[in-house]
Amino acid sequence: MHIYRTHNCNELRAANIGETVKLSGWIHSKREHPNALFIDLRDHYGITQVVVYPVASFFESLKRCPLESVITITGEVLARDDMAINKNRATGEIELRADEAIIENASAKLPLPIAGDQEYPEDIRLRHRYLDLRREKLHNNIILRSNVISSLRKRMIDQGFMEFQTPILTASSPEGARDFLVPSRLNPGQFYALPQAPQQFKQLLMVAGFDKYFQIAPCFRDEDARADRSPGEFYQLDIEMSFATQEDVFQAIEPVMAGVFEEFADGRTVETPFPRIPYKESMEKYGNDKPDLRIPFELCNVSEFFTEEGVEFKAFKSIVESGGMVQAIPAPCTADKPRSFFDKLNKWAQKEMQAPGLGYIRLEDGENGLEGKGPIAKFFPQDVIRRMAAKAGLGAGDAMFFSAGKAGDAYKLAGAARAEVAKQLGLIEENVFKFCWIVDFPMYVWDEDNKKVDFSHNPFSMPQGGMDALKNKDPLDILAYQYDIVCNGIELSSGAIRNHQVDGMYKAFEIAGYSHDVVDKEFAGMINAFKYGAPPHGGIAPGVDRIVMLLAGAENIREVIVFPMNQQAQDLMMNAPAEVDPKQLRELHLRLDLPKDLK
RNA sequence: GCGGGUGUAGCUCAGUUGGUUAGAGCGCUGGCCUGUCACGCCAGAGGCCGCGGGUUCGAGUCCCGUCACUCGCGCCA
Repeated sequence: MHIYRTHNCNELRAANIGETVKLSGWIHSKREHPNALFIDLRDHYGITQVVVYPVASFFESLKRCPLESVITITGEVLARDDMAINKNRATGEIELRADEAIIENASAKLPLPIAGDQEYPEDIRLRHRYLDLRREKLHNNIILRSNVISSLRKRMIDQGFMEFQTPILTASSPEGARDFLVPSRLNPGQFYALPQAPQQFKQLLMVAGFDKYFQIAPCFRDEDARADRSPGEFYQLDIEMSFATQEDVFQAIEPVMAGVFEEFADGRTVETPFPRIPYKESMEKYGNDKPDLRIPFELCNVSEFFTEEGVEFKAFKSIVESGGMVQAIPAPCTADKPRSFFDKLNKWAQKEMQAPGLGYIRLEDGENGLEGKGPIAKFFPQDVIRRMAAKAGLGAGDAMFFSAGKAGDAYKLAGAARAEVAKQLGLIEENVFKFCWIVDFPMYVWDEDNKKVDFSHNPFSMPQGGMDALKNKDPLDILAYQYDIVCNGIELSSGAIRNHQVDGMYKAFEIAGYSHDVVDKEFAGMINAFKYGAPPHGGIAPGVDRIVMLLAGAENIREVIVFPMNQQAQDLMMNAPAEVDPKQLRELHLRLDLPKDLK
């Protein structure tokens, strides 16, 4: 007999009654009775009840053995009396009588309980991640993650994609997020950077003729955390394909995404095909480029009404007159909401969005038809309110909030307010995954801080109209073959058809202020490669952690990462980051120059 | 870097307008209970009320500062 087990803890059934078997696992719970001690023995697979009778020599030691100790039990599989069958458990028809017992490793006092689904402080959970991972919910999330990744791999391989590993120690890139740097011992004063994504490598694989590449790729960006953004590192399903148009990428990837979501939907629906929304339309209707299509209402531009004669709302009027805009955020069916509902949203805008506030008008049936009510309604002639409501598709019993400012600010507040209003009103559709493609991103944006034109997304993207557009159009009017996949308001991936011509690359970078020499230096690998026959190519990179997060229904990305860091990018379990031995610093030719308060 | 929230027993939480000895559940220890499976019953141990100042006759409670965790803003081609 194997020294640890003949079966796992989710294997024994009525058919095994009478067999002598061995199980190993953790003590999940204990119930002590005068005639018997019951132990729920748990492993990765499930739970089996062990019964220990007082005649056993080890009765006392098992009785005192703490929860979460690892034990090995040998004994006979017994049938349970009809009355004692536990129908909630796969192994509930039987139990294992302990004839021999070994305590493999007794547990110390637990910093957090394993059984049950109570919530616990995250720092304790992270410090003792190995314990938290024993708990059912997290354990299942991680199993789901593994299954999702297998499924993604299979779907890609079935389509003829090949998986390659790309370097982790690579060169810093001047674009994008802050890099993580690694000092070079052999090259004093020089640094590697961890890849923010294998962007250039995957394009070089296309130049190398591999045609279809994918990788479950680790990506490193030194940026601050969010609920849906793990600090430091995350994984992408990185994809690139040669001789592909934007449409080819969509045809290849949409079935992978829809398929994997359907596979693990567990009763939730996935709507296909994914609607395609131009970036500009998304900003206008949803206030951002990651719309949550589960929300059943859209924003409405009402700027035109604020300059009409008779409208006395000076603050917004002057904003519109100086080139700004006003977005209306519908709040349907709010007739029965108390004043506090509106106050609360106003406070939310001030606190969370650091906005001046969120004005609103309530719409009611009055003597002469639709009437506007609320603190700012008096600044508007009633016919303006009626026309404004009509444009926003609202009627009696509804309300509308207003977001005003420069286009960017107005959209931003309106988009966030749309989500907040929907949340407060319980109007977000449940049990559905609503995807969309966002297409036609602008190639460039105006960088107000540095007073220059900058890339809006990926500098390697192909501008729509190609070289002609780069040469002859206003850079801010050029669109790119650049696209995102969004699901339920979460940006899942972004991708693009790449600019594969050397001249086009130089020109595109020149517009963003990068000289020929700088491009040669910073993007040496790629620009050189493109001189030797680069195929047209494009790709995309869905975020694996976010896919799993959506499928797991997790509120927080750390719930789907095995060993995550906290918001301050610290690994509380491994104590990283940490100071290092001075000898290590000397080898790397580094000397510390810490801020005063840390010296 | 900035703003919000939280911090009371190993864990989850309650704690009134500032007023006796800071409570409950889970867990732990001991005892009881004829088969439990969220077992039940009795008893017990366990508290720098995050930390430091202040106001007050008196602070878990009010004020200031600080730390930790978290959510958001900035950041994220």
